Amino acid sequence: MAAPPDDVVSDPQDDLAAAVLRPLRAHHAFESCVEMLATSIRLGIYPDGSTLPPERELAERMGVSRSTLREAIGALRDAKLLTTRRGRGGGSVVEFHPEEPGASPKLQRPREELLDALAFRRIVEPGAAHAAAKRTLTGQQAEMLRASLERVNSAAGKAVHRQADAQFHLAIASLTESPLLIDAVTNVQVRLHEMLGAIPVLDRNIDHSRQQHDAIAEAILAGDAFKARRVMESHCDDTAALLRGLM
Amino acid sequence: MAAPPDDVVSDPQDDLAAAVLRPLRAHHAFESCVEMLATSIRLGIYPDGSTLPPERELAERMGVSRSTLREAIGALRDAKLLTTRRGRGGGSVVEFHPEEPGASPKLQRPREELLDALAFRRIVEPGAAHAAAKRTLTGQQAEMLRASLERVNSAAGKAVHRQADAQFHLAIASLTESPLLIDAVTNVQVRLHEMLGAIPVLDRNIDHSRQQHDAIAEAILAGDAFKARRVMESHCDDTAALLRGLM
DNA sequence: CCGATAAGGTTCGATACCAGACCTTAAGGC
DNA sequence: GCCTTAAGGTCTGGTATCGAACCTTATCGG
Repeated sequence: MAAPPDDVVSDPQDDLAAAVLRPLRAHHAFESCVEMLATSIRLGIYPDGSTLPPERELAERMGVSRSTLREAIGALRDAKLLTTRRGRGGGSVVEFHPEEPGASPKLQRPREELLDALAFRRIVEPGAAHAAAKRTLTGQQAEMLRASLERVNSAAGKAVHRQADAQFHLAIASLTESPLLIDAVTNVQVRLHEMLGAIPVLDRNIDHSRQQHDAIAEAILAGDAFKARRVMESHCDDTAALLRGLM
Repeated sequence: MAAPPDDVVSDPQDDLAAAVLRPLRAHHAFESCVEMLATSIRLGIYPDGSTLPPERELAERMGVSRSTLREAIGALRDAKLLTTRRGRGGGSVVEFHPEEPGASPKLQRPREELLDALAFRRIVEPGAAHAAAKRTLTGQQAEMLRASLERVNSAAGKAVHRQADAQFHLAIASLTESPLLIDAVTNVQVRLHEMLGAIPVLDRNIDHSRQQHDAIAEAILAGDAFKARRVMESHCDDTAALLRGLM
């Protein structure tokens, strides 16, 4: 506004403007593309040894031209995250072992952004659990949830467990079939996955979280929306406490 | 191989991929720019007669080049939403009267997207109310909330009320100081505002909603997080019921 | 009345991205 | 063993956007 230095602090109206006029166009499409693919691989959505979808399909899904997508894939190839073979039956094959011993990659986002993600998660994930439990699930959906749970519980190794954990939470969100909610949970899980990779997690924490996962899945399958939400809230609180303490 | 032809229907893994590999790059920057500014004006964040921030500042806030921003402003000028004056003290002056009699603009988004927004809102806005109530508000924040409430209650005319309503909800979100949450509420309110503009709202509905607003603000100011959440949930449910019935 | 200043208006080259056509390689099917 | 097909690889022209400098207009202060 005419912003004379009259106010000591900001005009409330300005705050609203800042809220609505958020920045669009996240950096370059190329970079976001690399990040998105790398995330998918690290989350184990495309596990080691699997083949990515064909370039033309990926490009369309990500709303990006094939040239841009190819540059991104090239970058991942340079980063040794995948290899590419030509010809029919070819494609980009993932080469990523989530073993990384004490790698402890540095946090790449500012701490406050991560704390924000934890607070936001505390709202959306319990909401997702609640919504998922209220739906009547198809057999296939129930099956997917059980499979996700099974994968978390049988995960050997912390890195693998971390992947399976993220996928379990994404699975719950996808049960709601709400694009906005799925998007919110995805965002949050990406940041969470990064945070969990940067701190030491004890076996005791994992056991505790497994019990909570069991209870959450059970409540969702039983259609007990309130219980699903309550347990998910505890689960988020516990993880957040762990992270806030160790970051 | 991750993709053996065993799937009769879609592989659950595919659903997760679809979740993480969401489309980036919302169409053209120019269009999003026009939409964002038009929304700000229609929401009354820049009320009739006020001047927009200088182009250079706006461009930076929206993460867009000045040329693109100027094209957007030009489009709004063509749409008679503002006029522009040159020279010092000049700028783009909003010319928008939220009176529009029975205009009832058509819904521009697919119905299912709007229903999704209602479902998502039912999760994030109660969460925002809860989080806002848990915070210790500064005097200025409390003041802003009271002012927003006052503006809703004193709004003359339905269109003006609709603006003030959106701003009240945005104000609550901004109290949380959580960027992710603010963003979520903003998204939801934009869609909601559009929906409410497309249906006839009765005075009775407005009265009812005013009572709920009072209760919400009171609970937040009193620090009663659970009550704030409960009332906001009812509020969202009631609005959603109204909309689902009339759309 | 006149300079400083704060705005909008204009121009231009660089570049990221897109859309599509086309080429090359390697499996599979007949 | 050929032909189809499903993949990746390459090329090209077009366009949106950026960015940064520069011009023009109008107000304000002395």
